[in-house]
Amino acid sequence: MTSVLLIEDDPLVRRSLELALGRYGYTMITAATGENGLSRFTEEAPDIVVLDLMLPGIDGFEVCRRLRLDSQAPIIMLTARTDDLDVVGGLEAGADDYVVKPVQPAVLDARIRAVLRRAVSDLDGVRSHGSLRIDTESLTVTLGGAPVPMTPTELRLLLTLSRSPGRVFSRQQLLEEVWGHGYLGDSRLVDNGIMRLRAKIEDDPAHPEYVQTVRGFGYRFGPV
Amino acid sequence: MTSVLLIEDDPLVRRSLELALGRYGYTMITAATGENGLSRFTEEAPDIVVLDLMLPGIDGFEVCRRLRLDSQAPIIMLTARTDDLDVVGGLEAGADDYVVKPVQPAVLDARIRAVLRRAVSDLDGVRSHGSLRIDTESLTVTLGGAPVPMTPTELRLLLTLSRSPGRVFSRQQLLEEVWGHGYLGDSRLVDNGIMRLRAKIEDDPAHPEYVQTVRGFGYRFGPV
DNA sequence: GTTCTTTGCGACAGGATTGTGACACCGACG
DNA sequence: CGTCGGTGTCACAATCCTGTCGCAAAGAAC
Repeated sequence: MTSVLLIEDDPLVRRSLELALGRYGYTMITAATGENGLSRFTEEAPDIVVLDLMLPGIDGFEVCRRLRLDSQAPIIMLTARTDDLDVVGGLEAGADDYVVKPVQPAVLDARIRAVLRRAVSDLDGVRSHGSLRIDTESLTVTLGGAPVPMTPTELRLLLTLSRSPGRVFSRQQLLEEVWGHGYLGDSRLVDNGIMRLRAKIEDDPAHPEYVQTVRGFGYRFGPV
Repeated sequence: MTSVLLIEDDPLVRRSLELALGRYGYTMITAATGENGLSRFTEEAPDIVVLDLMLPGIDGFEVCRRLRLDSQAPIIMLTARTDDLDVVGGLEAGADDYVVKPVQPAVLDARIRAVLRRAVSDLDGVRSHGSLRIDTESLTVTLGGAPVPMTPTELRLLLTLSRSPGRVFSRQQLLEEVWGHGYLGDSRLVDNGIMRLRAKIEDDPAHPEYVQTVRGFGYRFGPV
């Protein structure tokens, strides 16, 4: 049984989502404020959090950030506007997905399943993105079923990037995490590593599908 | 119905995991101290033990060791940090898996299933991979029907690797699990052990079928 | 369009990692 | 006491990887 913590201040929305998701078989825990949500979270250890952006007191972004401080639990943001900034901010704050209000329960259910599936497949040590499959236990990478031989650095790079799909890593961060030592000058080293990685997993390295360049900042794994 | 003995001193964590795992359909037995845990274990004979590392009185390692004295029940360690030392120590003490706190119930559920699955597959005592056959009860190895004489170290190495086919073991892990003592310098020892093992079970040691090298990381048993 | 910055990519030499043989040590056993 | 199988250590070569340089290409700024 999957438990969902719903943090939403509007009593009407809260109640209706509680009932609807309950009908989908989720165990519902609700909170009307960010503070209450955070404390319910530590008490109940839910499997997933559905979080409204607009909250009295500490807002959704902040709640998201605090949850992320000591938990990897999946978070789905509820946002009222179609404002892209909210979405970006939400994902930046550590949300795994977002849904625009008003939301149909069936949509939310689908998103919850999708996010949980992703989280669980991470547990089994397998990360799938398109036709790329990364097994973190056997340290094997397959592309459309065909195994891709990887060198240690390429593999560490891919593992690091794919651990947080969508997140932008600066060259400095990648140097720290993949190469380990505090390199000073040569961030071209990272570019080179990325290139070698792309050569192996990208069909068309000029238009990479998995490892994106974020000019001026660094690199990012996965779509948008 | 699967019964889980949860040994955890923090009342909040204990209670929340008890509720959450209960929702997953496990019968929960809880204990707040190592002593209590040990006695509950003999009383209730749970299918699996989830054990916090930090306990007042006798700590998790010690509890683990005592459980192992007269039981093969799977043990999952809860450890607060990503501290590798804890992990190694835990596995050394006989734990089957470890999970880092704070833990999502879904994660713990997945681990419990995985460990139980493994435990069941260990029961039959025979592991077959291609023409290689490992009998974990009589401790005999046959290759295409012909018995292969193994030295103790080679056998421990093969048993350790084949217990988790596909998983990559670092040299350090193999030193801990196979050689047991905390060797400092020579990881070439592992390479040598692998070589000797390969010489016995591989047709063409230059292109091994069973024991693969994962450059930069370690070794792995079984097909890619 | 021009210029400047940033990134992609090939090449290469030095270096790290691993496979393998040789050898000494050690305990078991006769 | 001598032998012998098993094991830990060392040395060395082969192989594969990696860091760096240089230049081309692409993108951003103006």
